[in-house]
Amino acid sequence: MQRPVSALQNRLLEALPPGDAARIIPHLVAVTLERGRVLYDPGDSVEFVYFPNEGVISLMTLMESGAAIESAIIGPEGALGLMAAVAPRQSLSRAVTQTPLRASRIAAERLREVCAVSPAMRDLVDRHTEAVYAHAIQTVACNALHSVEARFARWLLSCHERVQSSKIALTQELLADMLGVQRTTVTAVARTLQTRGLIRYRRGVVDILDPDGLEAVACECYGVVRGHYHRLLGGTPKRPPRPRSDPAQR
Amino acid sequence: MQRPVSALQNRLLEALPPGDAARIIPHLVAVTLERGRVLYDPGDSVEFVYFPNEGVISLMTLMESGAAIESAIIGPEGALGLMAAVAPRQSLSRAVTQTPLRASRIAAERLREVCAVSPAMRDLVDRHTEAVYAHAIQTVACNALHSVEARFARWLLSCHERVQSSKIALTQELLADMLGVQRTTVTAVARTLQTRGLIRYRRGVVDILDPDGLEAVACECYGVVRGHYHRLLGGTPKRPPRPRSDPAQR
DNA sequence: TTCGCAGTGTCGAGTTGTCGACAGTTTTTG
DNA sequence: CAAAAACTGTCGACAACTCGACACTGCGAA
Repeated sequence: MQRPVSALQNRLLEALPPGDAARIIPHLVAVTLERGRVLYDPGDSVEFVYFPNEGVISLMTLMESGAAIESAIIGPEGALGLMAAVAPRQSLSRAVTQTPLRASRIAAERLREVCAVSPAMRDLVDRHTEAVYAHAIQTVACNALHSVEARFARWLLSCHERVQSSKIALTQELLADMLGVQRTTVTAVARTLQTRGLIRYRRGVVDILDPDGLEAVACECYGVVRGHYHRLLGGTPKRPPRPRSDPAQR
Repeated sequence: MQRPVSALQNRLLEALPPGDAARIIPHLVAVTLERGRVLYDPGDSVEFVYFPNEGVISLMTLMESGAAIESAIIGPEGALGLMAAVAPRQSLSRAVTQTPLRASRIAAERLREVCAVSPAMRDLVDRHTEAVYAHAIQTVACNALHSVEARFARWLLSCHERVQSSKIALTQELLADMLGVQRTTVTAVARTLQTRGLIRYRRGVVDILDPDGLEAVACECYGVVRGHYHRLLGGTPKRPPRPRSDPAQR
């Protein structure tokens, strides 16, 4: 098991005042999850809150047809299930790991105890909720207006900034589901991005070759959502501060 | 000025315990707004909370291009700006009246005083936030998957259940903006719905002739969002609450 | 009344993405 | 090692929607 200090690689936890952090950290448990793990389905009661250290969790709206469309994502800048830190809640989405995930987990019940006594904690939860909401309403417009190519690029960038590597394990089939389009469409788009030298795609692995070039292809939504997170979750600078020299845990 | 008792035509206010209602009602001011009024734009600080008695307010995500896509709507079952009842907030959307609106207005500052002392009030705000969020993530999927015809029908029904009349003042141009499609597409769809006898469209006025028929054309999203509001805002549940199930762990 | 105009109807070329099918290639599994 | 599974590439017919253009029609204002 990892040492609790690793939990602080989560920007939400880093933003907590020391007193609250002290209440939470002892209860954190480090977990490592493989890609594709379903953490919650709609209607599930949220028993645990996950603070990712590295990796991406997709929030997907399930339709009767079985389609699952991504509405927002959770990474090291946020937490999964945080609304349950105020009162018991049911999940509204399917939450599934899109990449291998390192995270710290805590019982929602424990967080509720902290929230009950700490206005700062409570305020952080509210601002996080608002950031996720902002993410969702931007995606509403994105899905209505933007081309598959732009949304594809946006997704890659969002994922890329939440993992260390430039390589992302991802099948075109899965991505097609999340974007709500056909796999053949994804194939075609991936092809053109590859010939332009922006990415390299090989059997379930995308390699981001040119993030800046991708950003030019992506829609404004990428930057807009990023801006909301920065505004609402405290003035953390654009790149995570890197003072601690990563004492090779795990 | 109307008597405050009219405020209770709002289902959110009706759900308040008497003590909290007594703190709020004296500060409510009845307002009547024409259609097309912009109440908030993104970045505006939310000074007033509106509790609609009748009518619809659209929440629209603004894009750089000037496009404005509807992400959720607020009617007599909810409130506009309620997130500001906890702490000062900026609007994330453009909020605009889609129909003539009767509402009760109160300074967000007053509500913050009530929230500070009333857990019930605070809990109501949280559940409302979650209902609006559920609305938004359903719309994400809807915009990705469903035809213009289905979304059109869904919109009409959502609007219809929030106003008294079967007639809705609405130009095709405005609706096209909200759905994020061309006006010519809306014209074509409106035409087919009219020939099928579901609606009657005449110069800026839609008449809902056959709500049940419309519901058959609309996508599942209409019913899903409705269900969330019933569940979260404690309103009249459509079906008896289902027995708790599966502590089974995934 | 007449004019102006907002709102609607329609057309057609063009683009994007759907949908089913199937072939080829790499990885996994027995 | 062989077989199966998973993943990607490609094709073609088709449907949905875009985008620009223009004509028509009530309605309100001068």
